[in-house]
Amino acid sequence: MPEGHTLHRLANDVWDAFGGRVVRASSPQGRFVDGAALLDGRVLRHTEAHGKHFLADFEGGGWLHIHLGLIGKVDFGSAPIPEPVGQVRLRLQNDAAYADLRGATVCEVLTDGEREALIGRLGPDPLRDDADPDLAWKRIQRSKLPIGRLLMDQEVLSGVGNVYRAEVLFRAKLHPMTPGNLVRKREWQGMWTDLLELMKYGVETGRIDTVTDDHTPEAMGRDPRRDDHGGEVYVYRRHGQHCHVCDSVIRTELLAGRNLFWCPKCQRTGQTRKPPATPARASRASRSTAAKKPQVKKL
DNA sequence: TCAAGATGATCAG
DNA sequence: TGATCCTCTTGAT
Repeated sequence: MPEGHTLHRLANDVWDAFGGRVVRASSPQGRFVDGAALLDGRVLRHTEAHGKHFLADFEGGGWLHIHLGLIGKVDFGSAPIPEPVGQVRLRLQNDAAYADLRGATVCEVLTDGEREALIGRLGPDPLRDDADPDLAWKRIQRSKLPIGRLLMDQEVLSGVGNVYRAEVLFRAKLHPMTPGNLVRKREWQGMWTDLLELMKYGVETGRIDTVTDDHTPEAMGRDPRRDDHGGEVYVYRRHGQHCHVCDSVIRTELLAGRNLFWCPKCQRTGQTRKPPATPARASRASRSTAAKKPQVKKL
């Protein structure tokens, strides 16, 4: 289930299984036959992720580009290689391993120029060393759209999906409907740093855990969460349940066609905020937010 | 057995 | 903003 960390993990896993060697490519489902033929029998030179996009360079064949969309998935396995089951769009394999792609929104082969154009459209990805958070800040600062929407816009920021959006806003104590131009720079810098930490943890573990040590199931004596993303969170898909911090009931609403979740007490409402009148006022406000910023749960 | 829903994105209106 | 595509899982019937 894909947010940016999933794609960075995918880039690592594909490289570990197939990197530097000849790869066999096929499309058992039949919808990527021509593309698979371009890649088949070539050496995998490089893999990378930019936001939610996976790219793999096949020597002389071009760039394999995958976007998993909402439901796309890659399953890995080792020899003996079984027959494909279900709608396998693309199978990569060698003698020792295979990877099956299902349900992706995009599976195509790009030229160098097309890859450059794709990357050029994306906002900075917190998981990439070359990312510049100021590029995202410039767009947020100029926009009156809700911050909850801007964080999901891949041209503003790439790799953040619905879970990280909901959780990073909770941890920043910022209401998702706050207009971008009312977000303070220190708040944005705090969210970027937080995303970096949360998403790196996601790449390492494959889980999205956002609660601090004080709010783990063990610390609170509650049942651990059981669902498909597997992590412990504050607000994502917890509507109707009580906030781990203040006990208010978590709310949900559709924003731009996606489910938004927030705590009405912990996260300040956007409508009541005003732009900082003086630098001193902004500075006081950001000091108090920074001091309360929770840490990533250490396992 | 079937419908709904899901961590996404695009396109038409 | 709503419709659409992609596939699989879950829960209701």
